[in-house]
Amino acid sequence: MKSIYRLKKNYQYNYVYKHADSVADKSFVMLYCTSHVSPTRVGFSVSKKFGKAVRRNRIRRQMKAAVSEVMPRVSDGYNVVFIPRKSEDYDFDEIRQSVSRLLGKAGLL
RNA sequence: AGAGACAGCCAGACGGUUGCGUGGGGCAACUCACGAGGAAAGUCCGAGCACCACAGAGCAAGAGUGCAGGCUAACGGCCUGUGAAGGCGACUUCAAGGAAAGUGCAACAGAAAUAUACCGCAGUGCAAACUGUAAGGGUGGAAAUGCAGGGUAAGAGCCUACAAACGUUUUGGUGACAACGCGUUCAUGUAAACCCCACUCGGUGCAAGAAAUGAGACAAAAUGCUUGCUCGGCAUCUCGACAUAUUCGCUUGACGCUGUCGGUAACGACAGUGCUAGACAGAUAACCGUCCAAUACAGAACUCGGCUUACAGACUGAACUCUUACG
RNA sequence: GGCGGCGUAGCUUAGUUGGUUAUAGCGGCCGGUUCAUACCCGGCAGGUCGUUGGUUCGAAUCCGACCGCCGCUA
Repeated sequence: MKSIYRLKKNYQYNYVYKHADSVADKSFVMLYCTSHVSPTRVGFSVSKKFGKAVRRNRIRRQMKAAVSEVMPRVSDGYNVVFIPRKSEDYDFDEIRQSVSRLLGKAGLL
């Protein structure tokens, strides 16, 4: 995933948290809002309750891989944040399905 | 054969497709190289580096260390020894200075807790009691060193042998200390209670700090320089808040590997050889195949040396100890 | 990344210059009072003092190592 498609700054995350609509299923919460910058940017937030650094990194990397697969089909002009909500291990297929379902539900595909 | 003890190493490998970070090449498309750990962790110590003056002087306060010798840039680390404790043994463990410098504390029990005589024992006495004593009883973590013999009215290091503790001559050892001899029995424990002695320690930390851009406010005297006081010194236009998140610091270092030599060892010297992450919302992933007994603990954030803690499984070495069997 | 603090009964806590059996309130249970309920009165239970080693005759308390939680620092 190229760096222009990523959310970078703390204030960007805070903006999304304040102004976003949300959709969710039992695996993820997805926050999204419109942006004046043209390409859609995506961020990930994995809190400490999911475990130690190795486990959190693994969840984040799997999410990034799943999102970058669908990225070419996503429409421009949004900021998006994904937050996991399950405490058990994730299966990659499950993440992939979840991600496209949530993006579809929000109308970004 | 079984059960142990010691030292050390590894931490999945190879291949394919699609992706990520850094660097090089290229106008570009693209391509090449490299890309987490033994603990990267906890942040318990020691340093480098940066700023405060070049890190200073004195007094106080505070903190740490505590057998000896050595190693190291340094250390609270490591090595080799000493002593003590544990183990049949190989071997392991230990915050291991000072209690005759002083102060404090020692509940309950017990006659008595730093001091003593309750029951006893012996003598005197009709008795009450007085005197001597510390064997025996009982309390306690701790009660005038233990035990045997002599001795005695009964007893007692009062005397003797063996042991214990302390002091000390000589000898050995760089030293901690050890051995032998002599003397003494000097009334407990606690210093991870205060304290004493010896030694060490200036503070803050890469969000250190340096450079750059944009837009401001205030205004001439004290302020700042990160434990207190005194002294000394330095900076002077100053200030705090805001935005940018750009560049440097940022990875070649008390570095790794191999060999030879010195040393019991930690380690050192010399020679050769190698370059091995450097991000800034933060790079290792996704999907497969083969091998395998199996993949544990776990993810760099300025850098090193240690310590501590977590950890599946596999392997190696010297042939070290004990038990059993056979020869 | 750096620094500091706190863990005691179901909840909130006292005890933290070592000493006998660890304190109180709320809550819980039992009994009394009332025709009945509440208030009220009396009693009872409930604790590996976060875990684990050490110092000491003796540790919630002193020391070390871990675990968890909270806060400060841009």
